[in-house]
Amino acid sequence: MRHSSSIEDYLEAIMLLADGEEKVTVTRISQAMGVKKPSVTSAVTRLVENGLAKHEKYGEIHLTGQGRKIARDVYKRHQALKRFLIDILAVKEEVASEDACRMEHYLSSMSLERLDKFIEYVMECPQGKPLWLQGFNYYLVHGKRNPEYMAVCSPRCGNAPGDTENSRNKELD
Amino acid sequence: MRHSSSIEDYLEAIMLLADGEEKVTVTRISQAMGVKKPSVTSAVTRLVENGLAKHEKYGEIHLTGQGRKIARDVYKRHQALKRFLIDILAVKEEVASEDACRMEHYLSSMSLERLDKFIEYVMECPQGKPLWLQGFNYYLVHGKRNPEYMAVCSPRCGNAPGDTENSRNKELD
DNA sequence: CCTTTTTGTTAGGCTGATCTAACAATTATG
DNA sequence: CATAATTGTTAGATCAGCCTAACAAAAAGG
Repeated sequence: MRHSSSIEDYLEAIMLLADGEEKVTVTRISQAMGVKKPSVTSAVTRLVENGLAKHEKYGEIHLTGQGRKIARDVYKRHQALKRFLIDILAVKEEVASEDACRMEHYLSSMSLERLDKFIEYVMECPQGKPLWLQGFNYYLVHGKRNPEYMAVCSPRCGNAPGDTENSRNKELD
Repeated sequence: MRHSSSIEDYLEAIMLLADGEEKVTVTRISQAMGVKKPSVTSAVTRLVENGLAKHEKYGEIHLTGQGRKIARDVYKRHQALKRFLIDILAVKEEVASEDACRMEHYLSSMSLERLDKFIEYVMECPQGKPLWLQGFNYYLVHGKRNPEYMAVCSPRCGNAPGDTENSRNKELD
């Protein structure tokens, strides 16, 4: 079952507050999310109805296992999107965070998986920051390719080891 | 001013129908979007109220200049996201399209610009499909890096021409 | 041209998500 | 501990966006 982006936002905010060793209260959620307190009360009621949180009147709010799982998933998507925007597209952090906040609700698990692997592939390159990514930065700044990077783009004219004509993506779907 | 994702969806659908030389009617929009006709009538009313479309009773629906502009922007975001997912992350088309449909409403203009440039940089590499991307495909399939691709990852250990310690992203923000 | 079919609109209901205003419970403090 | 301040809830409104049912207008076809 899929939950609304609003619900996901509340779950995420509650998880982050709880992880920060904070007592999770209506007021704190309200401040963290920039909504009024009655909105929080009613949202929390919705969470409870959906089995995603526990809340006794005037007491603290806690996520259930299910709620926590969803919150973690949302947060994973948030982080993946944000890292991609910042580390690869060189979008400035503030904008990246806002975009991630909005898009985090809509990335499928398949795309998330691929995005995670892509970031890992790029950023954990055992030989440092990939040259092609530096080349992309150059391209962003100067509006054209730097021939010195291009030399490395595809030395064998696109034929890579073991990559025959149509091997691309064949085993992926 | 920002419009809701629902409004953007209607604009996009109307534009695509119109581009397809079709008469844009309530019924066609309804079919194209998978919503009932009264929903379309009321959505179109909202479009008209916002100056995004024209519609005389029982007649055809046309976008205004403003409406068309927004529709085009949405569609650009859609295409950029979809191309990225398919061509770079190797997500299968069906999933990519769905993801793009949902995320297209939430990508900032800054991120779109960067994403477009990134795709251009990668896909229009003058020497063919970049080796590193082929390496990523290998990584997806086999779960590990192919040493033959790695040799090309960053030959000079991360020091690229003219790339001194902190030049990264400096001129970008 | 009259009737049937298709198309479009109106009316009215529901849900999620927000808000303000007013009130109730809890906590802090002199 | 009594009162003030803070915190939380309730009540009630609004809005977008969808739906179904019923009706009205337009188009098609004998």
